Amino acid sequence: MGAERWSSGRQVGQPPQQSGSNVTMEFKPQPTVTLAEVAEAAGVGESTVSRVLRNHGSFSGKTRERVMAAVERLGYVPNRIAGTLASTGSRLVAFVIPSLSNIVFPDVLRGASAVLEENRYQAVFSVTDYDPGKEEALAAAMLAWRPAAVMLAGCEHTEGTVKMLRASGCRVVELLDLDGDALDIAVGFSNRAAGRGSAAFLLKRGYRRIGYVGHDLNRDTRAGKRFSSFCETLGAHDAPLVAREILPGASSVENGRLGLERLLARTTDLDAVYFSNDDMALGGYFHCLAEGIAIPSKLAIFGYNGLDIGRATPQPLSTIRTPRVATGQIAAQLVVANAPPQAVDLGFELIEGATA
Amino acid sequence: MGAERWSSGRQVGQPPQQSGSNVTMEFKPQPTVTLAEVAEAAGVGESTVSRVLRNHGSFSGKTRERVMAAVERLGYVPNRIAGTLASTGSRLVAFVIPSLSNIVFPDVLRGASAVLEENRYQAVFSVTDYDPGKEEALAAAMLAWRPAAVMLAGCEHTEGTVKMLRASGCRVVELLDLDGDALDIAVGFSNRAAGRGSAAFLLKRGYRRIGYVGHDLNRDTRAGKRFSSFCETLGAHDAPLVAREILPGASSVENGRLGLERLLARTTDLDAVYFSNDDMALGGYFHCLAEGIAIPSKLAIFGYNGLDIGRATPQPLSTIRTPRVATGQIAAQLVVANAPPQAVDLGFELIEGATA
DNA sequence: CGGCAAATTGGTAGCGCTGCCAAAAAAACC
DNA sequence: GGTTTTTTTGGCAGCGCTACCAATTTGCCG
Repeated sequence: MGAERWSSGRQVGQPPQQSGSNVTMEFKPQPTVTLAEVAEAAGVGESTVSRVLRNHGSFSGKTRERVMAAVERLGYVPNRIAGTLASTGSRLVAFVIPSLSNIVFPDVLRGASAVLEENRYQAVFSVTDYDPGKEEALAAAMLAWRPAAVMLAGCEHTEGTVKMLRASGCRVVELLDLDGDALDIAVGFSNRAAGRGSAAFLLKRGYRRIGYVGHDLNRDTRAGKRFSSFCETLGAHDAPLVAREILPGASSVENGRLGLERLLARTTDLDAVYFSNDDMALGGYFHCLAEGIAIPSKLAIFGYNGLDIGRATPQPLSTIRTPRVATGQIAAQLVVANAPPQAVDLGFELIEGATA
Repeated sequence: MGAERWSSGRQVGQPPQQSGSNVTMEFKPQPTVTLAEVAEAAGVGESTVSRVLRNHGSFSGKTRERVMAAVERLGYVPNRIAGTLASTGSRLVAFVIPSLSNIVFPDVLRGASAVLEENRYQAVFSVTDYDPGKEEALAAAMLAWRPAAVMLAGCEHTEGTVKMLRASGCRVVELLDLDGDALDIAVGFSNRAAGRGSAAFLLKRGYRRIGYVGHDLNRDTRAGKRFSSFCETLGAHDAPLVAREILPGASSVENGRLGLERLLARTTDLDAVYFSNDDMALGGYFHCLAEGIAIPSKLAIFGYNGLDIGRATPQPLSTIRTPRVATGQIAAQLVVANAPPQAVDLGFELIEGATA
């Protein structure tokens, strides 16, 4: 396996002139058209233009046409910055998420953004890298935009973050974790229940010597909750966890593969392994395929998340499917509707699959 | 394979009172602290507070302390809406992307957001679903926020979109496609070169009866460019494409599997298949594993994107690795630096792998 | 056609902040 | 000590829009 680098021939950092035939020189800040100019052009008052554009209040059909014609003619684009400042309440929704590599969060954003766009809200986001301190700083930065709502992952936050959010007066939505007290709205499911359910399933299937392969749990508290509940359930059924392998860094296929390899190297008689995530589990699955370890007869594999790819492998992955897109959708709907504080449990689904 | 639904026991849509012990009633719009109040509290003028907070202009150390103390005491959070309106140029960067399911875009966002956050810019996004009309509408909505830059995928846009962007006076960055004229800045690589490179590689390896499995190309114009250049190159070497299977809908593992199954059902003697994407290719790979089709001796598989998972499969996937995160990073850096118009070619890397 | 209610419209005061300018204070100099 | 510089400060006019209110027009009825 080798690698070869290609580039289409154009240079990096070439001078502007070479970059295409129709480069416009956009260094002069173009004179932006304002609402006042539209009003003047249409021969009506400013407030009339504002009313027509927002379709709010009353105006005659004739006026409407005149205004729209002027808007068209001048290429007017309303300035929402000014609009938001003048009115009360922005139509911004701020997402402060731990990561974009973990498919969970793009999925949540996807669900949310569809709903938000329909309702003419704007999504703003920033990425914390699972760092609570960074979460606090980024949340503060987001609040400066006076969003209608702030959406965060989980319900563990620094004191400062909580205080700030409480004081902000904007809606707060905590996503994907119901195991804790919610500040305002919470949408998701119980990670503890997911951990318990996974353990119960493996036990029901008759596995007794169970191991675990996971990624850095200090940062991903939700994975930590699943793991600890998983272990408790095993313990309660006299089949305590036999071994574990925790890898530094993020959840990934490569880490799953490596983790299982290491775990098996030092533990001989495991009959099942629980992974912190589906990508880790897939790594484990590939390891078994490559090493000729029969699944599930010789070793069972169980994941978490219910990625699509796990359904297309030769043996479908046994896992728990989480309602990621729905979490985003519901969260957005509640915000748009300005719903009262509440916790919404969307549950999860255990996929039996064929690997456990 | 079965499924079972779980929920942790809490109800959906339960009344607010039950949703936690420390629910705050946030229906009274809290009186927000303003800069004027901070000034009053600190016993200085408004502009002094503004200067201290932005660390801009000059002020004495003593004043600085007084202001910061007042800020702390009142819990002041600056209002960027007002700040942006008053000053020139926002620190917003707008992303108008086709999808969040296709990992490409979260990767680009990831690269960009890291750079933007360092420079105190805010990322705003919306999702077009590969619909040019929606792109136009969403781009218009974004321009209303007067962003410092708009980032779009590819260089094919409606006339209206182009006109609007040109007139907006804000920076425009076109991502992931260099095969066309750029409006302003373009960052990415040549999809045509990628298609050609893939074909050349397969030909060099000695494959002559080559097929294609792809997703809906009308929507994903970049995949379409790769495909047409791929075909041209094959044709130029007297080994024209033998068969193709195009599946409606998005690129996915399941579609890849299904597509290869169908292709093989009606074409007997293929020796290699090019897939529109790595996830499609992985689907094909899994199909072969499940059906006992030897790879690459009986059938070679070649993908596109260089997903991490393709490196952890029993046989690493032969594919082209694209600089997705770097595209986002560079794009953001150019915007932050207010660089002149240019096209930046980041190239791509051909991963030989073991499936072709 | 007068008279009153309803539908339209325009004027204007902010929204909270920044940028400019001039005033005041401090520092430097002869 | 009296200037001249330099640094630090406050005042205030907008940024572009919306919300409120008052003025105007229109519609409708007897």
